[in-house]
Amino acid sequence: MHWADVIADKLAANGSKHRIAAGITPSGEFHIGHLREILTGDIIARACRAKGLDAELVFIVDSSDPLRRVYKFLDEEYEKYIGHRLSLIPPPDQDGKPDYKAFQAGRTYATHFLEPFLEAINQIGVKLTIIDNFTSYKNGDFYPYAKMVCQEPEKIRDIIETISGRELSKDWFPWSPVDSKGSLDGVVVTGYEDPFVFWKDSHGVEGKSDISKGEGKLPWRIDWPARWGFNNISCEPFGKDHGTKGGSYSTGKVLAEFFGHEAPQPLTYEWIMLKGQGAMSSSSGNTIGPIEALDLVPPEILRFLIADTKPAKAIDFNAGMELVKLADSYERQAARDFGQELSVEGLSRRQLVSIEDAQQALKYSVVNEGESYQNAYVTFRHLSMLAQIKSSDEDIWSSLASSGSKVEISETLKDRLRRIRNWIQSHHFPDEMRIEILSSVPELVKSFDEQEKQVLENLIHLLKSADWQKDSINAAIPSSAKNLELSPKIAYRVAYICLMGVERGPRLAPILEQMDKEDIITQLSNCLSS
RNA sequence: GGGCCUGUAGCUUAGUCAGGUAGAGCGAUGGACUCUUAAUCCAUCGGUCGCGGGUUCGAACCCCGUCAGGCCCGCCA
Repeated sequence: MHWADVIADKLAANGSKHRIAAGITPSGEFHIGHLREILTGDIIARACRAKGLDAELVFIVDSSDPLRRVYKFLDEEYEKYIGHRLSLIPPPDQDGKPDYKAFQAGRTYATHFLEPFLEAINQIGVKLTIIDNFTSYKNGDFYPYAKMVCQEPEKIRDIIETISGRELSKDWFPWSPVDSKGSLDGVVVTGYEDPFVFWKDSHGVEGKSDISKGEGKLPWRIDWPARWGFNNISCEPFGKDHGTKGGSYSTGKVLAEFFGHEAPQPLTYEWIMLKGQGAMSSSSGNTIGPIEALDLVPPEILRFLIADTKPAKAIDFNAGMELVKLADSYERQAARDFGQELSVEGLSRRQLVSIEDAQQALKYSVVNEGESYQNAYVTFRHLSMLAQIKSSDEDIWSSLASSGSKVEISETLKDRLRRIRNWIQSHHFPDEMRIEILSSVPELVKSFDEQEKQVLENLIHLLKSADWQKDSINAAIPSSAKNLELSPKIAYRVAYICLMGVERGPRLAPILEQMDKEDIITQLSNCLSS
């Protein structure tokens, strides 16, 4: 069974109404790692709906989290905002300096990073309800829970220390008040009398914080289980950092009981690594943004990456060869005839399961829920080659049509070509996919035997006298071998090695037609005389 | 120190939760198409399922141990 259906079944056993949560702190540029959080939740929600459950995905934006440090992409000026909540500080401008003007116009640090991500999510077909955590604090949604923990701080401390195995400092208190300058850092709690937490800050100032009005926040390990309560969360996927034993889910589960509700159905997922460069991280700049990715890949393929990979499996991704593999694998799956495969007699249980899982993964990859997936009948690899050879889209369509394949020139396909053109122009496009005519003699030429040298000589001769247009070029290549009563195969091999350094390649004639005749003859001659 | 994940064909992997003859893609090799769209089609080759033990009529799968790689245990999806 597909992983999302397994979870959906578990949820179905507990009731028919479900809220699935995703939560992210908008502390910097979002990247496709964050997409796994959202898409995992979205796919579960879709699986639930497919089973007739009433399921909704909510995205809880951790806008009340403080700025932890001055990240690489921020100017030193942000130093003064460390410890301040992300909803209350200005967004960075292009140089990473605080943009006070935008801030006055209502744009915050949190919304600055959130908006483009929401745009990407929308393009990917994810429907969700946004819950701004900072607003929840201000509205007093957290108040009943904050009150409970503030009344019994020792009990809460004991739960966290016992389960996580780490010792909390003696100043620890289950509420972080805002200090006189707006920071949550370095404030010592001196007392509690509902609804006020009394404090003394690092500047020596004393004050009180109203926990019913969000004048501060709960520490993460308490915040999480508390929000499960008033947001009615019944399922939440999270990264492996939270899932580890003694981690925040472990303590959250016990604290949820303390609050009087059940912890949501968990699902721990692995991280997305940037191939060869470790985990993605906004602070190190080691990222591919969702918008950037969508410039290169159609949304259904991005969905497929998550839908087709079991959550426990780490994903090694990049926008080069990994993307080629991913897109081609999607195309191959979409071309399968599942009805026919399932009708085969005597399938083992395993074969059956794998066919069904592949089918489900495709179903969950469709951008608009409920629609059926489209088969483009042409691989990314192939299209990217055509895009390099032909400058006009029309030439590509007629070329595809003349090949007699089942290709339909659909909007999907046009859209795909547009993205592929972006991709070819980007630095992500892998060198090994680039079509390039050589101007130096490649190593492989040395492997030529007498026959091949003869063919090469003949080819040069024929090309010299040919009209420089694709039909005559196209005729010259096989003739160079046929004249010697050899297989045309040899001629193609020779031509590809001399001109591109590889044994096989795309149709040569249209490419050569656009090159200078003399250059080609020179290159071939150099190969012959080497 | 505690914990999690991963290890299956040259490469990428499915299958491990519910034990029942190990599947696929890429690559390779051979062939077809009166010869090439890195195309398509057909066929072939290729696996001591990291290693050792146990449970079982039967183990890639369950249990114990072990090795290797990655990761988590302040924050991070």
